[in-house]
Amino acid sequence: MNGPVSHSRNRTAAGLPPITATKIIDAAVELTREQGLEGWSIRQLAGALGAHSGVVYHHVGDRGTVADAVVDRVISVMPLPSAELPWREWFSELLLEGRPVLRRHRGVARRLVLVGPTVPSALPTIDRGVQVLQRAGFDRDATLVYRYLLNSAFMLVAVEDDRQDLPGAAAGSMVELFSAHEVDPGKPGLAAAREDVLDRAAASRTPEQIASDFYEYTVARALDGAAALLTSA
Amino acid sequence: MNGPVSHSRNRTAAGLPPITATKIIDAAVELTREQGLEGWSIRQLAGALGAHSGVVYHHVGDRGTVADAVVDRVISVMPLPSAELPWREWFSELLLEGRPVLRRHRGVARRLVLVGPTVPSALPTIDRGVQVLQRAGFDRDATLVYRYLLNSAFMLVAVEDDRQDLPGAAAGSMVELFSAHEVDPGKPGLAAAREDVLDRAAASRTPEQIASDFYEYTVARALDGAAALLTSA
DNA sequence: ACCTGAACACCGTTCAAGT
DNA sequence: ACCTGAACACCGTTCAAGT
Repeated sequence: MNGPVSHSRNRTAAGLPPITATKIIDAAVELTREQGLEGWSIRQLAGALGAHSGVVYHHVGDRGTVADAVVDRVISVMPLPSAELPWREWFSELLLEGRPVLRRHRGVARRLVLVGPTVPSALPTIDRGVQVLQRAGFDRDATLVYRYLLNSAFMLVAVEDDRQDLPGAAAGSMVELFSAHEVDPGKPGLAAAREDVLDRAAASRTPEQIASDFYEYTVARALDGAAALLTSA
Repeated sequence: MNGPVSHSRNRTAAGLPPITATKIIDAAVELTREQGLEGWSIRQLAGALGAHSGVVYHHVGDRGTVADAVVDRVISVMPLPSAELPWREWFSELLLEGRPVLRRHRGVARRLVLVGPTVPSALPTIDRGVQVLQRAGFDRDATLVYRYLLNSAFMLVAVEDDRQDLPGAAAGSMVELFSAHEVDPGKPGLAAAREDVLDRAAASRTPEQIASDFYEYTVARALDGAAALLTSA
């Protein structure tokens, strides 16, 4: 939309403040808030700063490097629950409070799950979370369970993000799919799925509410799955 | 690489077989096998058939439509476990045998999770899977549990796919991250994570083996999480 | 109806040249 | 060192024109 506005060859000569890596990442976070991590281009990012795309490469690096920096920023504002909480409450709080932070920055959850503990801001959370599990008696399984719980929850956030940007209109299309034609009476499983979708629509729950319900359900089941390790041992 | 080779304005005039939607999707599946669902362009797809990109739009549609057709094809060759199996075995088989099929077509798992039961080939699996859960006593929760189990497993396959295409060299970089510098002795949780990564490297397990182990672990935990619903009721 | 060939509006990335 | 401006090799999508 808006390109560089100065016609000088030098920003300082035009009385403009210099561009820094910090300012570039600030702008990238803002664009991510508006359009998601995959929703902006290097050119748009530079344009938002009144500069050319080359300066992004000069100060930060390629698209992947900028994206990692955005992820690091977002993760740094994630809540870090108190170490005194029991393990189940600790992870409930992290996963339930963490979701809105991630959802406000679409695409960050996906990249977080992908690059994992490469993100420096994630290290304090990993440290405390693994400790909480060790203390709860997960012992040698603590790191594995940690990865399992965070993956299960945040992968789902990633899917929610992607679904939102999908052109197919998401959940609405599923209502159509099932309400369009009567389901084969010889297929009771499908019939149940159909009823389910239509019930939710009839209860006039918004797509966000439906997604939120399923997220909470998923977190609860994942915690149950981890808890089973303690009772069996 | 290779564009259309005919200089005639008409394929039949040049003695070439006509292009059909089926052939286009055949080629798209093959390209997906080689480079993943996001690894080819409409131009490459048309080029593989010796045609221009316009013909893809003419016979099938835009990129999303072609991708959906590829997903449908791949899902149609997924295993459908016997309806006689107990619910845990039924889902174990589906999720464990389904993984290699999806992994051979990188990117399909991600889109499958995204569009869900919009894929016609998935309907028989949904029907039987929900029935198996109903019979096992999940009752009204059957469809919810079905979604939970398939999501949990196939989202992880999607992450494995994406990680493979990542330029960052994936798991190798995590070994470096942790072996590079001693971890702060005041952070026992991180120390455990570090040991974990180094142990796996020392056991000379390949990235594929590590991924496979974690997948099986995730499936087992998800099944445990579902099983907890039965015992508590 | 089927297909070509060109065009439009974009991408990420690189790099010589200017200050 | 910082930044410009142009270039390279791509994208997805559309569409008039040909047969």
